[in-house]
Amino acid sequence: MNAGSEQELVEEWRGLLARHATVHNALETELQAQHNISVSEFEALELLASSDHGKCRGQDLTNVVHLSQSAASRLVARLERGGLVERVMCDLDRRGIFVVLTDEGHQRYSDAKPTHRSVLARTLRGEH
Amino acid sequence: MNAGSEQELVEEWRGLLARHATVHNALETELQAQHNISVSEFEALELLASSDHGKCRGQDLTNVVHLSQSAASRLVARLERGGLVERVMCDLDRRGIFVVLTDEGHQRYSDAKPTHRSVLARTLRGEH
DNA sequence: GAAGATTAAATGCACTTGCATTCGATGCGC
DNA sequence: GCGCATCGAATGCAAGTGCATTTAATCTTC
Repeated sequence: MNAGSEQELVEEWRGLLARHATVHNALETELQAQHNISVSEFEALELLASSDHGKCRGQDLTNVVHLSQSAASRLVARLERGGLVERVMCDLDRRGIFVVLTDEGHQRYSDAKPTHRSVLARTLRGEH
Repeated sequence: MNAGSEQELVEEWRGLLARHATVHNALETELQAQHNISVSEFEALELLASSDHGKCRGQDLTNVVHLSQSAASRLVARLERGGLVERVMCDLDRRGIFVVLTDEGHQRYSDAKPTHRSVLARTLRGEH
């Protein structure tokens, strides 16, 4: 399906762009206003919250947030500065780190989650 | 359709994010490497190329590029610096401006278009 | 027609981003 | 075990972004 004449491809891409912008902007605005976290930060917290012991490798985080490695590194730094996360050395491979959710981080995620879901429900309606 | 339990909504959003990132990154990389323009710049050129006389209001541009007003203003400034576009005063409403495509701008758009389409064809395949 | 509200665009500023590089730690070949 | 490629993460830096504000023009109300 979705074979795609050139025109169809372009229209699909424009739809994707518009949809992405709508949802992303709404999420950014509400998460920022109500919980003081960005979309990327929320994504990171969500990964951690769903991980065993609220802990994951730096790389796993990079893979999830759709950011460059350096941006992901700084994202972790911000979260750490905000007390939502801690970096701990990884003994098995001492190049790497574990990022672990703090209690406060878990709390903030739990608080933000309903907001996140409600924005999705509001903005992600209709045809795909 | 697409009623959406919470879980379904989240999955749809993640799919949208992933899809957007894939296509956007590929477009950015190839347009930059082969034609030295960004995705936003291409979008602006495309709007202009499809407009009457290759000319449109600053605002129309802002609406299309999914950027803030200030970012759109600077986008036009970059395009102008690069010689792809010119800003001309709008006599009917002298607050506003017209952005007009130069010959070189039209050429660059024509050159970049096949690249753009081919990236879409390559990356926008499969389920929506 | 003048005063105040509104609009289009530009700009100062702080922050985020990606690229390239760096630094240390692992792994591999020999 | 030694050197060299590779890998995970952090960082310097230039560039792009959004927010808030500014400037100038237009519209509204009286």
